Amino acid sequence: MKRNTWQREAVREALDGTEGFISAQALHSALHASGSPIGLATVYRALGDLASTGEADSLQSPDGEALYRACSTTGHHHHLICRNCGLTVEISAEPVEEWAKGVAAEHGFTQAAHVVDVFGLCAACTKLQAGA
Amino acid sequence: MKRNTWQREAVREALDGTEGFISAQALHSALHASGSPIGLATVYRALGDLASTGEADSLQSPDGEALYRACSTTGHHHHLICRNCGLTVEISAEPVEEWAKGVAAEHGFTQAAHVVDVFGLCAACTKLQAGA
DNA sequence: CTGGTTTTGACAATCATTATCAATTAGCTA
DNA sequence: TAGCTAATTGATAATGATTGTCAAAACCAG
Repeated sequence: MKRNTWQREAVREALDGTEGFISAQALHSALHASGSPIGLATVYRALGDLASTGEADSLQSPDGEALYRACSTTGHHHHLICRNCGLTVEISAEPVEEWAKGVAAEHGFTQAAHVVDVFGLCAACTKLQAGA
Repeated sequence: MKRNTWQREAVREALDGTEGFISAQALHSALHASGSPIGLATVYRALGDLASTGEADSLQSPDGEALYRACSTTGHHHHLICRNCGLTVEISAEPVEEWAKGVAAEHGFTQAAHVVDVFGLCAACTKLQAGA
């Protein structure tokens, strides 16, 4: 059976109150800083649960950390990243979601996850490079 | 000054000869398996260099490993990868190509490249897991 | 060939994450 | 409300990928 613990609630609320993505470590630090004695392992478990039930999204930062964010109703999206200055723009990718699901099913794959990121030069860096 | 060493060449060739993405660890194993006494740290350094000079692309797998692939301008396609047995299926992604181009343009990005790969469990592994 | 640097590679260190496992606790039931 | 039972917690150890260290080896110019 699945139980409701204050720890899980704390993690959920901390996520809700966070703008954008946050790492498990950072979330744990934030909780500690605000006086919660919650354990690190528990934060990881709670985040994992939230992610697996679809209440949170997760992605991998370029440094290899797992980042999480509260899942708004429309949730899942991807990123457009400037390869020069690192600027990141969030983009929705509904056509891709469906495509990924369809392709996976077509080949008998289940539990499909996908990695979709677009790299390019942002407007500012394009200008800079044109000048240089 | 930048020197040419057989180790760096070995890494570059191993990458070129690899279909799709491969982890640094796997590449090192492959090199060892084919008789090369190259060190692990050197493989990491070489991959990092290749990635920073644009000769290779890198991405984070869902498991948090860094994956690399030779940056081939020819024969663009994507992959459907079984996260259990490693089976890889090549897939075409025309809808995604257009989508990526459109999204990049929409945000003022130029020189858009994209990383699109789908991870899942292939039919065989799905069966195995269901049984276990 | 020789000198001055860069690069290598074995190994230690680091960092995020996961597993372990005894102690605690939520939620049901009477 | 008290008690029972299984899920959950959390301190810590373990894991696994990646990076730092530094003496020895290799590269390249002269």
